[in-house]
Amino acid sequence: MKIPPPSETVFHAIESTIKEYRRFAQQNIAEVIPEMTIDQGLVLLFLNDYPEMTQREIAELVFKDNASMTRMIHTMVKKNFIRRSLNDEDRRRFKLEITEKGREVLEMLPAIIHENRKSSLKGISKNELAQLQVTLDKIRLNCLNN
Amino acid sequence: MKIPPPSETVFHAIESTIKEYRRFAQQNIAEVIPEMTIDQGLVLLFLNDYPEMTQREIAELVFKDNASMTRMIHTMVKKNFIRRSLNDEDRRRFKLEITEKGREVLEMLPAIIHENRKSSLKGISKNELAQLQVTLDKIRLNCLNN
DNA sequence: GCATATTAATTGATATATCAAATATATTAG
DNA sequence: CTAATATATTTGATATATCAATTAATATGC
Repeated sequence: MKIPPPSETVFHAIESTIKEYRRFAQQNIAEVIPEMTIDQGLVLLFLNDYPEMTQREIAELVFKDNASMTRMIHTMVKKNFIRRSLNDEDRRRFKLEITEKGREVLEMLPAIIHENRKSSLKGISKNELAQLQVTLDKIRLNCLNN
Repeated sequence: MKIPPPSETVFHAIESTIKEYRRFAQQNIAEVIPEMTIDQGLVLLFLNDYPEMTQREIAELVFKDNASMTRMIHTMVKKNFIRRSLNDEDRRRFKLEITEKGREVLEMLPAIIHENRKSSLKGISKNELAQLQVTLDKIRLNCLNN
């Protein structure tokens, strides 16, 4: 059985698109905030909007798994974007607080992210985007149910 | 400026779809060939079809960067799927040969990959897939040119 | 109330990604 | 030919992904 090269499959298209977007977005963020990654940026934004979230809930929102989130939080604490303290109501959880430095970053992030999204979607109609979501969802569900 | 949560963006849809597909495909491969990853499988298939390829060329085909490819080749050698030897025509390059064990794996791979692709694209028309490719390509190009 | 189950987070092992710098070899311009 | 340039691969540093096992705390069934 002959397999078409990945370059001809939708999977390759999906993967290369998201990689290119991540590279592009990362570069634009790094220009302004050198030591911040896209994923860390998203986590920061969410912590700001939902300060009470547990690591698990944030992980789910930004589509990471728990183990990855634990490690991301560690590096974000090490870089002094956030602070972690015990949560007395439920001692399995932690309180995650944004530091002063984290707040400064938060001032700049939304504009960059907005611009990234906007310029990478240039020339694509609302309809087309909606259709994209629909098709991707079909694929995702096919994979989930197997 | 308020940023929509990633769960509402196409980027999230793209990323979660490819992640779900990878998880699904990996699981199906691991059932038959426990110590093989999807990416290693693709590399093996390509080496088989194009035995003369350099690491760089294979990297490009499977959409990896050189550094990642170097490391993938190392682990594939360690797992005894391929063998590496010097290339006398150009001593910067290496010759990559598939081992007996690699050949056995190659017997099984195409059927699994084919089935993975087929079942994850169930219920999606040719037209829809083509449209998906077109839209993704627009996004990818937007990112590339910035 | 205690045994059992569930939940939150962590850890270890392994694989991969990305950037930048380094190494080794080959090619080319003058 | 030789100096400069280009190419193939590697390496180091850092970040992330995934699975499985573990720890610690809380919730629940009986």
